[in-house]
Amino acid sequence: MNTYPISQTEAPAPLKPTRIEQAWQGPPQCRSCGIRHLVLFSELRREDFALIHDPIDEVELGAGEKLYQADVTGRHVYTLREGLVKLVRYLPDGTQRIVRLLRQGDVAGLEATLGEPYQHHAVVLDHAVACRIPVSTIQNLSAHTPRLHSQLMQRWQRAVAEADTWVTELSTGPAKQRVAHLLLKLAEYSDPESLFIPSREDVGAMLGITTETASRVIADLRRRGVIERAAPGRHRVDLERLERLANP
Amino acid sequence: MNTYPISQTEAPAPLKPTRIEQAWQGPPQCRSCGIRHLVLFSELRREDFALIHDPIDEVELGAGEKLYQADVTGRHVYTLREGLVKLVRYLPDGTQRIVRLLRQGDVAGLEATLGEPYQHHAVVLDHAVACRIPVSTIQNLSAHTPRLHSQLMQRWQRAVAEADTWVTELSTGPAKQRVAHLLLKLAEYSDPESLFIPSREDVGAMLGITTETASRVIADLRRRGVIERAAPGRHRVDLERLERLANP
DNA sequence: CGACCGATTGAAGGTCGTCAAACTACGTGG
DNA sequence: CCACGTAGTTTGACGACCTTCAATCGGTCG
Repeated sequence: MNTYPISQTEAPAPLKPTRIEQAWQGPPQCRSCGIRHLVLFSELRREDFALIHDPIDEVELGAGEKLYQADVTGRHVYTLREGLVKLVRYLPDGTQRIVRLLRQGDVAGLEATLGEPYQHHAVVLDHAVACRIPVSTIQNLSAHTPRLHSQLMQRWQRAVAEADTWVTELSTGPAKQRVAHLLLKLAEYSDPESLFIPSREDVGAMLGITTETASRVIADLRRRGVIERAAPGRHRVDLERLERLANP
Repeated sequence: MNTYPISQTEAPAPLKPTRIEQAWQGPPQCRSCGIRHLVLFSELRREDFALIHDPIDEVELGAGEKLYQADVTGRHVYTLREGLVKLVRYLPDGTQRIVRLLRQGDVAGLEATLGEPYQHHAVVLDHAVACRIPVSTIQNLSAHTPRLHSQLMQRWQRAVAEADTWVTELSTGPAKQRVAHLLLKLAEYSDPESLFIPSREDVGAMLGITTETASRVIADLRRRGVIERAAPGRHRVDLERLERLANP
């Protein structure tokens, strides 16, 4: 059973394991962001950045650490620069269900901009780097420039679309198909030659199956040569065969 | 197998079975809407309504009829005034999966405001009445008044939240629990004394189980007295016992 | 080296899907 | 008015799949 330490309500300002702390602060760095085309601020113009007053920090987290915690009203939104983050909900019986994954360019905790409490626990799966943007900054920009609106809407739309495929592809059909779909999705997220496959427990929580079933299916895929170990925690996958398994 | 007639790309302007056609047209009617507090325009002020130029029509649909169809780029958003609508996706094998339900006050087809094609088929389950709002109206209002923004964001957030509970409650655990959760959700939507329970096929498509399993579980609930027929298509449900079944 | 954690595997039982048949409700047409 | 047809629901039988409980294996870290 997963028992990630629930310590703070939200990722603290000086984040415990933050290796790069406040490497960025404010406008100028955002404009030269390496993944600008992917992030929330992609459409902003030079003059818009002058509206950013509160600090935007970069935080770096290892596997198992939290970006934020469910049910607390946070004041930050997170843009993922690298890594993989799971959004988790706990069921009344104490088990967890993973509701979505976030990857590079995705935004976590958008609900904070509406004053809503976070709807999930955001836990790092694979080593992650994120920008922590104050909600005040979003609201400030949103009030003074229309260019953020469409980006925000598109983020919401993307979240809904992801949630929908989670239902149709990862929560439907027999376990083998679900695993195949999941691996294909993970392959989109990263390199199919060096794929990160989460723990069997997490795989189970994503697919609504038990850890053992997840293990059995994955072990079977390895025996059949559909996936093979490349490095510790990294795998090579045969996309074509996975496609056939996913959509028979 | 469901084979709803796929005729048009979007609900046609003079909708085939529209009983009340253009009962409303434009600003004045919206302001006196009976469910104003629930709808997208709830925050608008007197002067904002002057910005509505294109007609807002009221459409009335019977069970099985479509609001719109997936994969087409439509020019309308729909606000549900009455009834129940399912959002459907077809799987590669031809079966369908119901991804969400919409009820009074919910908005369907929001993705159209972003120029995106509709992501689902929106099919009426229970007799429905909806307002068809042109995307141009939304964009017009959105460009000239900030009061629509927060409403739009909240709609998106609500859609994500619904999608997430769909995963955690309706796509997780054994069939009995899923059915119990679904009935509780339907009871929120309408009156627990006179509950509409969709066809077994639809129940199956919502829960990711077969029609037969859905039938067996529901028939069993009736035998045990947890639900009972009140009128044709209407049922009374024992909420407390359902709660216990849903969260054992 | 030994403890520990995650992954794997086994065995048994329960749940669910599949295929098929019977039953019910309802509307149609004789 | 009743016979009949149709579509949806229910039920049965059987097998496949999945969960549960438990044991084993493999690697990592003190």
